[in-house]
Amino acid sequence: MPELPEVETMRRGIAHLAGLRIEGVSFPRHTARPIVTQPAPACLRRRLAGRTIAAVHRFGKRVAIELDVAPRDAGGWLVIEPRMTGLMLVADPPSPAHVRMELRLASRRHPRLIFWDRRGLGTIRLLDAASLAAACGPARLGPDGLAVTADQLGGHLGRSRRAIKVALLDQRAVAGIGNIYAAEILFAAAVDPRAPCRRLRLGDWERIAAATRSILAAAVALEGSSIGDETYRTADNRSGRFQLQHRVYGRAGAACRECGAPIVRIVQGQRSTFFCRGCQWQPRR
DNA sequence: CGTTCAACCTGGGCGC
DNA sequence: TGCGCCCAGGTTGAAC
Repeated sequence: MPELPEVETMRRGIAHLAGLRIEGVSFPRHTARPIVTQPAPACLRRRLAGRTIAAVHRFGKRVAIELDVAPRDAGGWLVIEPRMTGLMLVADPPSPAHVRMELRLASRRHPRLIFWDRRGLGTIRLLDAASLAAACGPARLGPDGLAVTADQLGGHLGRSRRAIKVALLDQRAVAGIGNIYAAEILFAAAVDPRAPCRRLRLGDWERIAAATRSILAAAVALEGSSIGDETYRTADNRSGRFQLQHRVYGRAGAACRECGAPIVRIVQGQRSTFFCRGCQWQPRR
């Protein structure tokens, strides 16, 4: 679920909590295996209680809550990675059973912040500045998708033999693109997802970079994509609306809105790729 | 260097 | 109704 637009919407939906003090922390649900936290929940609870939210940031597909200065460096960054089904919520969760962490806040209007995760693949980590730099710095995350340039994309991927669709999911090349937006970006750029990166020319990279910025920005403006029933929700429990703009993702067999040809689904890197054979082209050699 | 596979989890949808 | 499969927005590490 959460790719850059959804995580950015989460960030915006909880940014107003800056300035509030964390009064208590609970980890209510333990199923077969609890989600990954670092450090362990009991220790995390001690280190978070009493601290104040300074600001809320986003690094790629991660939400990073900056805390006030730690008394004895307890780590100043609470980094949450929603993975497939994680949500940051100030509203009631879709189901109480999958609340993984609840921060109780010193505010009557905003009494809590919840991390909810049905599948439980998400992670919660409290990091110091050095660990944050290692986890979210340029070695791990490339330029943000909202601002990536053709030079950056082509420079990083231009000599790769990988298919462009697979390469766009590489977070070191560009941060924030996931399976939905990779498909939508390549449709907007009119590039065949199977095209090897090394075959792409400058004009292709320019269209891909421009489509990356514009598709992600449009999706942020519509608060992300909500597909199916129990799926992505904003922090105050509303649906995103960008799914109404999808041109290829999830539309296998349906007619392309541009040319009428059927959208096809293939598998690349063990994940579904959707594209239109009529509108998306391999570069000519 | 690149690809493939399994693993981590829960739940919806489908065919039989 | 139930069972067994396939599918799902992500990431990581091992094996080849």
